Amino acid sequence: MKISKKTDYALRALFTLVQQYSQGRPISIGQLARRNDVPKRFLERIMLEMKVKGWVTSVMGKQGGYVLAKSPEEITVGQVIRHFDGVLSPIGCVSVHQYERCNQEVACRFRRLFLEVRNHTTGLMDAATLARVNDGKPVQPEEVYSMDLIGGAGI
Amino acid sequence: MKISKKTDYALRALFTLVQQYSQGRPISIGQLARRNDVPKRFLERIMLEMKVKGWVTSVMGKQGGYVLAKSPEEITVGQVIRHFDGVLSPIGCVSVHQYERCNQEVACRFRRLFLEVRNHTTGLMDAATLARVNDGKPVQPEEVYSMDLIGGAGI
DNA sequence: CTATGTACGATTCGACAAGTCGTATATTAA
DNA sequence: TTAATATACGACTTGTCGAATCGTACATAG
Ligand code: SF4
Ligand code: SF4
Repeated sequence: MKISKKTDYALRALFTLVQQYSQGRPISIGQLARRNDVPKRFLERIMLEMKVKGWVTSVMGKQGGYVLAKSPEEITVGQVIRHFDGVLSPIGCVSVHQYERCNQEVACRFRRLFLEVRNHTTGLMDAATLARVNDGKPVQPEEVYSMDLIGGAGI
Repeated sequence: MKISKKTDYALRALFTLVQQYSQGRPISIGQLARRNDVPKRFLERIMLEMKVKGWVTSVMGKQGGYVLAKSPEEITVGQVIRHFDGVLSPIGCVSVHQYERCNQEVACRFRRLFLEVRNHTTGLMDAATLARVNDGKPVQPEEVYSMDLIGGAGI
């Protein structure tokens, strides 16, 4: 499951809105774009999609902008990824929403591996509400490399 | 991390070779293609890449074909995916082999989520030798849906 | 010496990610 | 009232990549 820029940008904007949530004042597209390093016109598209989804609302006119439409506990990262990137499964034969049949299924040995990945990933993503994730700490540089010294393989 | 057809085809062929490994006789491209439902000319390309990688060897001439070049314990699914699809990370900022810097890293809240996915995925994939995976059972139809009844979200 | 195989560069074809543009419309401060 | 500041939204561009196909050269067992 590859995360597209679009999804990444959407999440950046959402978390900015979460952090502004208590304050109640809307943030303009311009501000969102600048603070998160996203092309403004592109972000416009993205916010529009999220508005249709009911995650944000917009306030028009001067002093207008965007506000989170739901409480941060009600939106999960999984929902966002699923909307923009379509699917969390690494391959069609273990997907529910976009299942693709494969005639090798009955004999396939490695399908189980993908199923395990999918189960773990969805578990994590669907438990990740904006509220919970926002309370976590940013990743420290060393953490990125931690696994690789063990496996020797990397990434 | 999306699994491409190419990777999937490569794995199908490899596991066929694993199952033939004890026998020592080569299998022709034609047979591999038919048994695994892969376009023949396309598989040709793929086998060639795997030969360069040292995973398989080819025997030319009549009665020729392909044989596994290493023992099934020495090849992991992780290696195969990494070769054909480049990367196991869901996003560049948590990748080691193809790290892409992002200027939001120091403040980013959801990066940790992707790091966790990456860690679990690589752990699984790098522990999955062809031998070990080949000894597992195929997935039963119900298993695909198991998670979704809990999370309510699917995939 | 030919049937049956692999070797390999070149090429096609379509889909999709990422981003841009132009213009219409809404709201409010001055 | 109107200028300034917003969002709304369809159309368009551009590049990359997955997936696959072709043509032809070469190897060797029988
Ligand atoms: S070969 Fe196995 S993993 Fe690949 S699509 Fe078919 S069932 Fe799924
Ligand atoms: S915004 Fe966060 S998750 Fe996205 S690329 Fe930057 S650091 Fe990684």
